[in-house]
Amino acid sequence: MPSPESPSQVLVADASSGRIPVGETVVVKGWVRSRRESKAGGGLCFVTVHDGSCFDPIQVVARPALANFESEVLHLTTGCSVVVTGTLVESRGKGQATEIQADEVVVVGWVEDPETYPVAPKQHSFEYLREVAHLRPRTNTFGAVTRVRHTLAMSLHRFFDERGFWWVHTPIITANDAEGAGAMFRVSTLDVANGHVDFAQDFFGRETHLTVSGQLNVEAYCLAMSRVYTFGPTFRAENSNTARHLAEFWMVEPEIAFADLSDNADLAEACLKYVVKAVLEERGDDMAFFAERIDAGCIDRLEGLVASEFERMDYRDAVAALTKAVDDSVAFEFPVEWGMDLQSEHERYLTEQLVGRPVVVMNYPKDIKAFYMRINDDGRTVAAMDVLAPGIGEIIGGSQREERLDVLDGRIDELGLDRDAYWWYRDLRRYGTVPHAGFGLGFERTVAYITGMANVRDVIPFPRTPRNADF
RNA sequence: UCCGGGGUAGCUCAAUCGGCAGAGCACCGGCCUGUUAAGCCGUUUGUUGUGGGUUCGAGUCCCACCCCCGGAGCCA
Repeated sequence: MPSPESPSQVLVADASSGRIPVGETVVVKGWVRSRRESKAGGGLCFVTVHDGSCFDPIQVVARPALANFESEVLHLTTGCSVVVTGTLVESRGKGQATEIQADEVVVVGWVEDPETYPVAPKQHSFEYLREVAHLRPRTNTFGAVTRVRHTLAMSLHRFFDERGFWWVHTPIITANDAEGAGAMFRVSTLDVANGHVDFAQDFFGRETHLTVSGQLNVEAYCLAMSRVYTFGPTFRAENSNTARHLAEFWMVEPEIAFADLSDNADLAEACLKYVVKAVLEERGDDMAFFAERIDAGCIDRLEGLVASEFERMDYRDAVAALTKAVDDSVAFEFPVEWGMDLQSEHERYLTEQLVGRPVVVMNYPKDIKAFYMRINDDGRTVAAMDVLAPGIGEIIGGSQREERLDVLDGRIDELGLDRDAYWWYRDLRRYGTVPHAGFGLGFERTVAYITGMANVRDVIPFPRTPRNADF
């Protein structure tokens, strides 16, 4: 697509996709991925250039007639930035349909010391690449992850937009002091060097933290706008060191009015299927790479998810199935009994062994769930649900919310929470309350699930984890 | 935080019983070739995570600490 700055500039994606006709003069701007030489036909040099627009780089063919062939082109190394002007032609070699016969190669930026350039054209471990997070987007894998992540985000917005949802920007800084979703990061402008802290003197005149969920706030908008969702960063100060946890991550939280748990599960299933389908359709080149190099079964798994019905399973039945598994001598580390929370091993068994596709487990014991979840008629379970996916475990957690003020107050008291702290949340039950429900979808977990990447630290640009906030 | 594994060249790793610290890749040079994870030959590359201890001698054994990875917990 021509830009005003440079009339013939094209993206690599356009040049290699057939959108630009062969014979056109084009300008490509990007970074060198590799260079190869051949002495054939008087000598020539193949330079592959990527600009992030698609998975495959484009091959530039440079000939000795170029003014800077000896002095510069032959010295290009991985990572150099270049502007190439030339003719788009059908490739004479295998491996690509089209390539650029270069009329001019301008080197914009050299790699200062090729020997120590951190991203060599070879396989690196993901652990190592985390140490060079500013350069890892130049690799195949992280370019692909970045594009899939983008497509997933865009398709989520599209899914909700098409269904009449409003995107609500809930606050990052919160004074909700007991959201019940884990340890929080404090936000303060006070100098705490002397130990004693008087929050009345702090910036907001009270103790504040980074949000652990936009749910409570978005409920207020739900009870006015009917269908709403949040999509933004979330912060947890837990000392979690796993492939599934980040201190800063992104979460999608839809909330629907006049809806129950079943509506909620329907929404979750439709949402996951929609976005997975979108990635399969729009990022075929990147998904082919993930299937080839990262996770051979990822495309089959996704196509299966789109085609199949999610299994709905009551918590009671999940426990029964697990008990039966124990009887059939499946070995679990943790005992199975009604009232327990499902352990990772139990979730994996249900979704991977028993069912082989995503499972929605519903109606958990109230004692292991949050205060805002709606008490069922049996008085001992709540209308909560978890969506479990093979390979990643819990990918969605949600519930119908308690809309009855007296019942909500009872739960707040029962758990030793302070009613006054939830004054505005309780107001929503005093003024035109309605049944409503919602869920949280972990964005990074979803990207990991789709791509087959094993660690959420490798599907977010600059991961924040305990002892790591570099970059 | 708990359990387990690990930290050696720019990267990926090896190093026997405690006995001269090595290979592949990358980089650089040469040869070959419409090449494409190219191939062949050659050069260069070290505070063995940090601090202490044992020993004639420590990458290797002992102690402490730091960091990383995997699993668990917490959860999305």
